[in-house]
Order: sequence, then C-alpha cells, then structure tokens
Amino acid sequence: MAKTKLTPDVLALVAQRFRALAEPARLQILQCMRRHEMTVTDLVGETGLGQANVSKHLQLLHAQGFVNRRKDGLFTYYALADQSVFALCDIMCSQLDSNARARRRVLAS
Amino acid sequence: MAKTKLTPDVLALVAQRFRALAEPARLQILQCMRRHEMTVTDLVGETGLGQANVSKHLQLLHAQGFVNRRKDGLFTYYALADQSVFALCDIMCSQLDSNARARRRVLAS
DNA sequence: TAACTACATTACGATACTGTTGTCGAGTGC
DNA sequence: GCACTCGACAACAGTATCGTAATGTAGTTA
Repeated sequence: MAKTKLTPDVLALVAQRFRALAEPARLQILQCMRRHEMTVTDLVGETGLGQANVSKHLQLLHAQGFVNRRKDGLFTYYALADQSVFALCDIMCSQLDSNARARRRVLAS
Repeated sequence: MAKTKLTPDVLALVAQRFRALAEPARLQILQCMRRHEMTVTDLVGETGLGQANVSKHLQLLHAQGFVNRRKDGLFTYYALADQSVFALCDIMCSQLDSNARARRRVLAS
C-alpha cells in the first residue's frame, strides 16, 4: 500500500489537506453536510458559528476540494465533494478507541 | 460507516489527531519509520531537520499515539504504532489525484 | 571522576491561523 | 428606485505553532 517514496512537494500537499481537517469547526461543518447540501445560513444556524467564520472555513474546504459549490440566486449551496472524509474520520476514531483502551490498560496495571 | 452524530469533544480529539499529521516534517518522520524503528539521531540524519525539532515532533506523535517509544541505554527508539497512518495518506493522495484531474479537466474546457 | 553522546526541555522570535467586526457586491421583492 | 437578505472579503486582535539556540539530564566510556 502506498508509494515507497513521497517527494517533499507531495508531502506538503498532503499535510495541507490534513490541516484542512485539523479544526473542530470544519469537521462540524462537514458533518452537517453529511446527508445533503446546505447554504451558508443553514450552516450558521446548525453550528452556531459566525457567518464570516463559516464562509471562510467553506472557502478553505472548497480550495482543498472537500466540498463543491453551487450558486442559486441569493444562496450558495455547499455539498460534500467526496464521502471519503468520513473514511478518514473513521480511521481516526478507531485509533482513538485503541489508544483509549491502551491507556486504560496501562492505568489498570 | 461512521457514527451519525459526533459530540464536540470527539470532534476536538479527531481534529487534534489530524493536526498531528498536518505538518510535512512529521509526515517525513513517519515515512522514515515505515520499515523499521529509528533513533532520534537516525531521523535527524535522514530528514535534515534539527535535533530539538525532531525530538519535539516525536513527542507530539507519541502523545497522539502514532508512534511507540523504547529506550535502550543511551538511545531512544521510535517505531510506528500503527500502519493505518499510511491508509490515511493513501486516501489523501487519491483525493489529490482526482482533484488534479478535475482541475485539468476544467482548464482544458 | 571527567569527558562525551543521545535525547529532552526551555525560551524565544517569526509566522500562521482562528474568530470577529465592519463593509461591500449581488440578487430579490416591494 | 429602495430596502432587504445572502454571502464574500478585508482588517484586526488574540492565540497557537514552527524552528532554533541554549541548557539540562541520563547513560556510556576512558
């Protein structure tokens, strides 16, 4: 699995993508779009974040290709570009689980 | 796939783990440990990073459970705790590919 | 014991990022 | 035209992060 060698350039790009997900606010936004596309105002309402803040996070997610944009009249609809975000989160969560278990085991001994 | 609801606490933890990978230097370090465990000095030599810098990155990766530590005499050996890091990178890379392809398609049209 | 090596830790300057406020352009409806 | 809403953008303060230099701490060797 995976390449045997990654150039610094690719490494930087990958890191940049990880950084896009390294923010609870952005993960929350992505989670809100799980089922269907949403407008900025929708997301502001669901997340409790500020409008400018949500807009900026969406710009970043869009620049990194995590979400697609669709303008319709006054509204801008954002939707997940790819369900693989959740695959990533799943891996992270299972790692969290095993870490927690390992830690509990250490504490118990 | 995945839970239907993630609490803010879990979201913060997941984000924290993504952040650990959101740094080219740390990805480079992880890549160096791909095949076998390595000492700090080994990693300094292979990556070209400073000693204190490598040490700090390793502390972070260890705190997040990405690497294991083993002390032997004067040396500290670090090893990957989990191969799933590469699964994460693979997903990121394939997303990079499709993004690049999509961008090329847009430019071509 | 003294000198040396490997690694961790601290302190610090430079930079990047987050969230907010204020503002502006675009589209809608009266 | 006028008022309103949606969303993007710029500027700003506060905070976090990176890399480095200096120092500290074990463990090893002479």
